[in-house]
Amino acid sequence: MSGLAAALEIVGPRWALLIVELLLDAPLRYGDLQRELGLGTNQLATRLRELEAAGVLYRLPLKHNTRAYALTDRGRALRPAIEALARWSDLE
Amino acid sequence: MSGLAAALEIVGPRWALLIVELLLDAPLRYGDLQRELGLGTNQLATRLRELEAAGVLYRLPLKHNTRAYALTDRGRALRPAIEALARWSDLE
DNA sequence: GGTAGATACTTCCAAAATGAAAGTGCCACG
DNA sequence: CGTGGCACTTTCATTTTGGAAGTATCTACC
Repeated sequence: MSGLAAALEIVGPRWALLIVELLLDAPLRYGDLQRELGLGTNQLATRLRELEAAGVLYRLPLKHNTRAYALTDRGRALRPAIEALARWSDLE
Repeated sequence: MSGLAAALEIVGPRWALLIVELLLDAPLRYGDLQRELGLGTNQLATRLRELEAAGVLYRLPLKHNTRAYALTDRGRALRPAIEALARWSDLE
C-alpha cells in the first residue's frame, strides 16, 4: 500500500482532517468541536475514537465530566499536509 | 468555509487523491487506473467525472474508443499536498 | 461477413458510511 | 431535590461505496 493510501486510512474519513485542523491552534472540548464543525454528535464521537486510536490526538481530562481533545506529536505533524491542501483550494 | 473544507469537497471522496497520485507520473487509461487501484468500474467512472468537472484532470482522446486521463495544472498543483500526506504516514 | 477480444463505460443491487433526532448518565449548583 | 451543562449513545433514514453483470463501439482475425 502506498504511503498516501495509508494516510487516507486514518485521515480520509469525512471530518477527520477538519477536526485536526481545529486542534492545531489549541485543545478544544467536545461541545466546542461540535459547534465549530456542525456535525452530528454521533459522528464526532466516532471520529474522535478513531483518531485517538491512531495516535493523532488524546483525551485530556479537565474536571468531573469535562475533557479536552489535544493533538499528539503525530497529530501536529499533519500541519504541512493540511496547509498544503488549504493553499491548493485558494488557487483561483 | 475554510480552505481545507473547500479542498476536501473535491479531493475528499474516497479514491480521488489516489487517482491524482497515479496521474502525477503520466497520463493513464481507464483500464490502467482500474487495475492499479482495484476499485469498481462504476466508482472510477464517477470519480473521473467529478475530477474532470472540478478541473483537476481532462480526457485526452487517443484513438477510436480509447482515451487517457491527464492532470491539468490545477491537478498537478496537488503534488505538494499528496507528498505531505505520504511523508506523514511514513513517520514511524 | 461473422466472430472474438479489447476498451470504456452503465445499470442493478447489497453493504457500509454518514447524518438528524432523541435519549442516557454524570456531576455541579441553587 | 430539581435544573442545567457536558459528553456521549442509540435509533433510524439517507447517502455513499462496493461487487457483479450488462451494453456499446471499434479492431483484428478467420
